[in-house]
Amino acid sequence: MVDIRELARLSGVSIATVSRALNGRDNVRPETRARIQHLAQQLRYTANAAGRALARQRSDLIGVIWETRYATPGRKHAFLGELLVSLKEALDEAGYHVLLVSPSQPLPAEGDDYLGIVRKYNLDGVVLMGVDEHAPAIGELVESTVACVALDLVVTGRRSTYITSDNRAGAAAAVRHLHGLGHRRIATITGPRHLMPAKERYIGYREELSRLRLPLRPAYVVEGDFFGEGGYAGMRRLLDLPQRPTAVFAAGDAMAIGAMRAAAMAGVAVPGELAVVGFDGIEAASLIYPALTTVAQDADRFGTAAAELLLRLIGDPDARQVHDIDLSPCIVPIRLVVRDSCGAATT
Amino acid sequence: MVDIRELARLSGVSIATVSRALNGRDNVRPETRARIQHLAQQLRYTANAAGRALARQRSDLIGVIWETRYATPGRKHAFLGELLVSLKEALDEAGYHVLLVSPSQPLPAEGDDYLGIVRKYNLDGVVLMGVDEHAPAIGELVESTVACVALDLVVTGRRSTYITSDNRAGAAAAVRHLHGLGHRRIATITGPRHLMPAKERYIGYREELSRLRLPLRPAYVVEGDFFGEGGYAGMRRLLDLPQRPTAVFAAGDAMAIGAMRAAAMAGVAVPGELAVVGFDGIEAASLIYPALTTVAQDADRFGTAAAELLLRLIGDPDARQVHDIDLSPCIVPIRLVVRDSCGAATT
DNA sequence: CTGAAAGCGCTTACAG
DNA sequence: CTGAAAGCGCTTACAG
Repeated sequence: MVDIRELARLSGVSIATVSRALNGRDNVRPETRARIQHLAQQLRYTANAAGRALARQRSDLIGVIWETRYATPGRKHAFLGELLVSLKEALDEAGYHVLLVSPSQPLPAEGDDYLGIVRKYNLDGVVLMGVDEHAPAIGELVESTVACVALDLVVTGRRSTYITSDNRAGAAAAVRHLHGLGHRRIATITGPRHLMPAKERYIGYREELSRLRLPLRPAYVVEGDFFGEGGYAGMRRLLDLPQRPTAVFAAGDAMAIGAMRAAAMAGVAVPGELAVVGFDGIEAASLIYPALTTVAQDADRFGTAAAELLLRLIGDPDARQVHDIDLSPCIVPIRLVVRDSCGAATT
Repeated sequence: MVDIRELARLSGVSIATVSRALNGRDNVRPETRARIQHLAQQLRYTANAAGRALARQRSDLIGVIWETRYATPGRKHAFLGELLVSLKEALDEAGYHVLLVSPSQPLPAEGDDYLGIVRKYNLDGVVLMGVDEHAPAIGELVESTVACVALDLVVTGRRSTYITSDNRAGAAAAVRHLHGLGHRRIATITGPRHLMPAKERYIGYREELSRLRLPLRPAYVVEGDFFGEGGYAGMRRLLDLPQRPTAVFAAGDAMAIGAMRAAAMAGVAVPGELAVVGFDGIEAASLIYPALTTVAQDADRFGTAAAELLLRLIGDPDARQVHDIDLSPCIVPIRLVVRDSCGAATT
């Protein structure tokens, strides 16, 4: 492997000139630059990252802290995996690479030192995903001057902000869709109350109900767990009601599918006797029969927006300006995907 | 942030001693070491990664080349995402961090320089995932002396090997399960012929058939695409046969679910009139109704095994020894998950 | 057991 | 426009 010294020797210049030529400094004679560039390409020279990082005091590295200890194994990772892909692609395009730095110690994690990792690797910025609201280690990070974007987690700091799908608007769209089909008795199966997306989706449901001048019936609101089991159990309770809902908005696709199973087992036809809308847009939603109408989150756009936001934070020289920058992309639009699980109201 | 010089000053020793003490060298007086360690912890000193990498000529970094340009967007990522999580956890435990280095240029990718990235970052090893067999850029990497493990992709080189689920045994287990239920007319919907997992699963199907002294009927072998659409189309063809199969082994869950939809739309009851087994163990398999019996790949174990294998390659001083080391974990065991989509044969 | 010094591969003022 | 030199933060022979 050729290093800068070798390249300098072969180009007949000093290493300083090589560095300047390759880094696009303007104070290099065009012919010199061309010659060096040509040679560099031919020899496939790339500046060593460690040397570069040391000299420039920055790494061109973005840390992604993907906390996998809180999520139930095998859950939620699908969406985050998708998201990571698009995040990485957007960051790559801006010349950054992604360092995956998830703490791996067992969970009573006093050793989690996100900020320490940032310093150790001279990270230019950090993305938090899958991190619990109560994770103790994030406080220090958010209070620091490190550029940081959290996904689906409310944090704000000097150079920290967050990004989330438009959960509220998504839930409202679901309710509106059902209303448009003639449904008036619309129930919801929510996520666990303490999670932000669950809260937001419920608020969206409630607000749209009131906008449509529909009553909010306590019996039509059951708490689920974002998993199939919770959807199943929630639907069972709704089916046992003296006056059943004609439509259900489940705040997650897994719950929606669980609800559909409960309906099927009770002999209630979907979409014939019951309309179901989910949320998330997981793969299963399009595979099942009948295919699930759902409010789809856009992992691609989410990741791209997160990258953009982070780059803006990094690029912003003044730490205090975080509130001034355009935060519009923090709310990622969602999309109602209409499939087969909703029919017109008959009752 | 305190650096090694500061720490040395406060400890009253030279930076050389600090380095030795913290890196566990044996030639340090116990009291000196204790004092330094204590102070380091208190001041939360961590050696700067760039300085360390430069001096040691290694980075403690593993590159994960996650090729996302070949896969249809939104497909296959779920499993790889899961896998990445467990891979990363296993690597973390061994003291490595993961650098995500997926090439992001548009696909006619002459610029893909995996080896260049390895040199640039002094990567200690590389994992290839989602990479197409025909990707031009991997040849050079595999021929080099870089430790490299490919996932679900057959490569071998001086320090390169691959790891895959036991596709053959999985397919055989599926067929055996159906046979045990009394089925004798067992069809299969395969994946695209050119993909290794598709090939292997088909071989497993064929071999088990012959082991059970069941005929291989060409009409019972239809090629799919690993997606729901292919499963649907394949099932349609099987349903139109003069003598229908009583059971279908679909070489992927998405295809299996597509097949179930085709059956449902044709009024053929699953599991009553038709048994279906899938492969992969995606989330949807457990969510749908009836729940899908499937041959589940173990993402967790897959990732852990890949990490182990890579660490062994890295640790092996002699490049030629790659064929001598124990390669048993290269084949990750699979597991038949019996659910509701298979009943006893009636015809 | 410890320290002074060289060196890892770069970038960037500073001179010229 | 270019080069010599200092320095980024470490580790590791080499002396002692």
